[in-house]
Amino acid sequence: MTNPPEETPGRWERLPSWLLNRAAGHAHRLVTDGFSSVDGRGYHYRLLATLADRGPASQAELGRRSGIHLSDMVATINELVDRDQVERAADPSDRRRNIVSLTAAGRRQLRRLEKRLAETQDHLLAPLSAEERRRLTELLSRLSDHHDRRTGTAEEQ
Amino acid sequence: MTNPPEETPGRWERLPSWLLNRAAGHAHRLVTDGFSSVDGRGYHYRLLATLADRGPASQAELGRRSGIHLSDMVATINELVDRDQVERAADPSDRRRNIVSLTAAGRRQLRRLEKRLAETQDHLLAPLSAEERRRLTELLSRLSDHHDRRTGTAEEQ
DNA sequence: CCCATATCAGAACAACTGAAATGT
DNA sequence: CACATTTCAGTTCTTCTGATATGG
Repeated sequence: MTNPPEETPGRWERLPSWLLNRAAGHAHRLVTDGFSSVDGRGYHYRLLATLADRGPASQAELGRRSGIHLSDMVATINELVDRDQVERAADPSDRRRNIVSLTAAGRRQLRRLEKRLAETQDHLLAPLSAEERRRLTELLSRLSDHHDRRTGTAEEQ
Repeated sequence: MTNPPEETPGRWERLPSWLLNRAAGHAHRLVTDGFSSVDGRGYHYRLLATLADRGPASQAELGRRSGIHLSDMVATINELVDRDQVERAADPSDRRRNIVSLTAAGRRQLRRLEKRLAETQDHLLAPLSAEERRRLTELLSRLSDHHDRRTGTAEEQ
């Protein structure tokens, strides 16, 4: 034991950028653990939710809607097809396209993922009051929106 | 342009965990860009700041102080030695150890990195008022501390 | 000919794991 | 022998780049 009980904190430890990265790390771990407890992951949720909200579409279109990169789309859909949660069908009007759609099992899995995700938000925000949670969400929205607009995160390019 | 101007947002886009990850992504990008504009990176800053604050130490001890993993410590110190910003010297009292210390160039580089980092915080928080910045920092601190204490992030174990 | 689509291989990054060599 | 230190090799995770094949 080389350390005295009192640890000098790094001078970076109260920087907003550092706190943001640490909090996001915790959030990511909690979300990932929650999803994996029902054999899912973040991309599954985003894709299943996109299909439930906006209906079947080609992989390229789903990539645009969900923000999932096209090259990750392939693997994600493969995983969901393996679990019978989505179906790939040829588009008769354009033979380049696969039309991807939800199955009943996919809808059930989406409900499970939603449930886990809601629990996770609650664990994540456990130390904050309802009012503080609202404030945090609002401040983070403003930050994210501001920088999304300057660099383009989704449907610009 | 296949998209109508009005985009339906994903249902996950206002979740705290999502916003946290996006904001952290922006923060990370800004910090990385700022550091790389002076030929540095995050590990350089953490190591140089740790040396400036708490003096020379062995690599293992620096790993404990800075939170940098030991296997990443080696590469980080190599990079700083290449830039003449730190020195490695044998510890006469324990021949397993390298004692790492700051050079004058390392002190200058630390000042440059600090400056960039301060600018970056300002860019990151640009859309928020001073009071909002304080509130955000406070809320993030509470979140991070809470979860750090449950999982152990640095100097436990 | 140019563009869209689907697919695959791999890079970039930060954090981490495992193992080996050396010394206490 | 148990343990600490340094080092190297390699994995994981998400996001992104590039190339290719095919069809519109």
